[in-house]
Amino acid sequence: MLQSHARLSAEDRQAILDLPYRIRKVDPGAYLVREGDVPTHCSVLIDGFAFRQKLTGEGARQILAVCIPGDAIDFQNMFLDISDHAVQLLTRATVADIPRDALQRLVLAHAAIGSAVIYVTLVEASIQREWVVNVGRRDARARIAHILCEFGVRLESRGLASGGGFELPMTQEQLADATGLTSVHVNRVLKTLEAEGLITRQRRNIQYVDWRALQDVGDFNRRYLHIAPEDHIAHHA
Amino acid sequence: MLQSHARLSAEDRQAILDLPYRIRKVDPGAYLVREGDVPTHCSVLIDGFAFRQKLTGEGARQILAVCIPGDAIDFQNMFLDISDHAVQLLTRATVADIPRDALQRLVLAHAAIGSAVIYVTLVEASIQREWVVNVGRRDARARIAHILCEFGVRLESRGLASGGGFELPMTQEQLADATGLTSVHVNRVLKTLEAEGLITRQRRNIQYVDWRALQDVGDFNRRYLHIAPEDHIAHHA
DNA sequence: CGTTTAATTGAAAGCAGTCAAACTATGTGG
DNA sequence: CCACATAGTTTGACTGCTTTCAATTAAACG
Repeated sequence: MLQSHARLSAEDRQAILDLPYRIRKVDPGAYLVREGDVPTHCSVLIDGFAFRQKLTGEGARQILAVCIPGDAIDFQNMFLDISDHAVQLLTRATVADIPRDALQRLVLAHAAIGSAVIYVTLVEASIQREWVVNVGRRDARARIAHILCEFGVRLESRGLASGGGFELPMTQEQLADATGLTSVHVNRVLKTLEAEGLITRQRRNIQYVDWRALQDVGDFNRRYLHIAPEDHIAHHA
Repeated sequence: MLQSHARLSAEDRQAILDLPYRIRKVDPGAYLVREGDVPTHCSVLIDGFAFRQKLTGEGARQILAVCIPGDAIDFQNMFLDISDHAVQLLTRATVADIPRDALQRLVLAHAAIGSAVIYVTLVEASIQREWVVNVGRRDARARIAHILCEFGVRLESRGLASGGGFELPMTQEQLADATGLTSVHVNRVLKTLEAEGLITRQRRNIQYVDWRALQDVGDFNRRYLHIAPEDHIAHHA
C-alpha cells in the first residue's frame, strides 16, 4: 500500500520487511484502539474489515471511516500521543501489530518511506473531507448512494470486488452511523434505491444495476479517493 | 508551527528558512486553490483567515475547515497530484507561497521535517474527524456551540484571542456551511445561546459568558485538537 | 427449535429547511 | 447631509425530511 504512490528503493522495501511485527486474529466487535488510549503499536489490516468511530456525549455513534484489507489503521498513533477515536472490527480479521517506536525510527531513517506515509495520510484526510460533505450537505438518498459508490471503488481498487457489486461488511445500523442517519431511514432508502432500479440486494450483498445512475444520485466523483488510474477496473455500463 | 511537536535541529530549521518563497497579499473571497487544480506550490497563511470548501453537485457548499494564521493550507498539494477541494479567503490575508518541488525535496532531505509534516497532517485529520461527528451526530445547538469552542481554543493556542472570546471571522451563512445548517437556523441558534446566557454577541464578536456550559452544550473536548498542554491558556471559570 | 440479532413497516412527532419580508449596518454618490 | 444600494442579520409562517416509537418479520445461531 505504501508503494501506491512513491516508488520505494529496494533498500526501503527491505527496511519495511525487516520491521518487527506480530500477526494476530481478532473477532468482530473487538477494539483495536480505544479513544483515549496511549498507543504502543500501529496495526495493519491484513484481511477483514474495521471502522473508526467516535461517540458523542449523548451516546450517539458516528462512524468516521471504514477500513478495508490493506489499510494501515493507526498511522495516527505513530505520532499522536493519545488516540482521539476508536477502531473496532466489523468482521473477524487478521492484523499485524508493529511497535510504534520501530515505525518512528523507520520513517526517520528512510525519508522516502516518510513521504509515502504522508501520502497515505493525505488520502485518508481527503476521504474524511468528503465524508463531511456527505453528512453535512446531502440528503439521505444521496448519502447512501455515495457511500455505496465509495465502497465499490475502494474494494475494486484492491481487487476485493468485481465490477458488479460487493458484499457490504456492515449492518444497516452501522451504515446509519456512517451516514449520520437512523437505521430505520437507511432501510427505507435502501429499499427506495432498489425500487428505483439502481441496485439489487440479497442480504448484505449489493449489486449495481445502474452504476452511472447510482453515481449521479450519490453525487459521486472518485477524484477524492486519489486512486491511480491504473488501479481502475472498468464498471459495466 | 512545524516545531509544535518534533524538536527540529538547527540544521533542519535553517533548511526551512532557506526555502524559496514569495509573500503576497490577497483579498477576501479570493481562491488560494480551486478544486481540480494541479498544484504548483503550497501556501502558508501568515495572517488572515481562510476556509476549505467543497461544493456538491446541487450547488450546496460545505466548509470543511477554517484556517487561522500560522496554518499551512496546502500540504495536501505537496504530494497529491490534484486538489480535491478549494481554499478561499475569509478576510484579507498575507500568504507565503512555497514551490511544491522545493517542499518535496525538503521533506526527503530532512526526515525530522517529514515527521513534523506527518504530525501536522495527522492533527488536521483528527479535526476533520471531529467535524464529521459534529455534522453527523449533533443537533444544531450543539454544533454551533462546538464550533465556537473550537475556534476559541485554536485561536488562543496561537495567541490570537484572550480567554474571554474572539472575533468570528465569518458570516452566519458561512457558519451554516461549516455546520451543515442554514443561515436562518444558525441565526436562531445563536440567539438562543445568547438568551440562555452562554455567550454575548455584538456584530461578529463572540464573548463567552459561561465557558463551561458552552462546552457542555457543544459536547466539546479539546483532546482532538492535540494541542500541547503548555499551549493552554486558562479560560475564566 | 428457541433465542438473539437484524431487517422491515407504519404512524406520529419534531427539528431544521424553505420562502418571504423586514430590519440594520455600512458605504456611495450627489 | 441625505437618498440609495448592498450585504448581512433577524423574524414569521409554513413545509417536509428524518426521527422516534412500536411492532412485526426474517435470518443467524447455538
